[in-house]
Amino acid sequence: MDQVEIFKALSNKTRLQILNWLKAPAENFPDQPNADFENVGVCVGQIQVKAGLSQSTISEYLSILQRADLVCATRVGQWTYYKRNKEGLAQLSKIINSEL
Amino acid sequence: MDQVEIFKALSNKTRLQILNWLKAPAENFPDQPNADFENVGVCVGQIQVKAGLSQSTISEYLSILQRADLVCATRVGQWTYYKRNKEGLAQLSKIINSEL
DNA sequence: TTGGTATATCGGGAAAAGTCGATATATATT
DNA sequence: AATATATATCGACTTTTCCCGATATACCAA
Repeated sequence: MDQVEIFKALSNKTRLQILNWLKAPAENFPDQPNADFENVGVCVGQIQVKAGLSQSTISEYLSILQRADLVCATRVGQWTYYKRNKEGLAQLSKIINSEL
Repeated sequence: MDQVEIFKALSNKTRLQILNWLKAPAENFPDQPNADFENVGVCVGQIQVKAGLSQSTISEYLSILQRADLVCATRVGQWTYYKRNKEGLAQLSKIINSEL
């Protein structure tokens, strides 16, 4: 993964906030029905409402985070759930500590 | 310091490269005369030549990195020397590990 | 198969970033 | 004071990002 793309993905207040929310999904998304935060994460609609931006914007933002390996997606029926990508985040930490 | 500004500063191939070069100034800037890499760092001109972009662009890039607390500047005579800002980089590492 | 809901993609207008050459400023030398 | 060098700032143009509404696609239920 291109390092620049990772940092671009993080260069936006809302996207940073989403990643932060996904650290504690149960607290940040108490309204999600049938929540399976561990396995799949949080669905797009819940994130969209909390972020207060349009559906298309949040969908786009999530795919930017996904392309940067910062979150991963699971489709279940008509919902797409997103959660943190621990490997990608560990990789990022490694970059910071060893290359910068 | 605004987190978004830090990540924006890192969202550029040349700026990432500069930070990486400054990890090992003696190896990356062997031509700098009267080098005092430990105390002051590397001067703008050396970085500019190595990066291959215009003087104004590199000056601007260094100030973006400085505003993000990723490097610090020392003026000595007509030269400005830049080196890594260890505190800022440690702060960044902390953000990644605790908030994302 | 028709309709409803969730998400993704497309097209676009406004704002920001990338990058340059020209110019200004600060310092050093003569 | 005049000139030379290093760096910073300015103005402009191009490319990218932000964010939206509209539309398409995928899936579900009746």
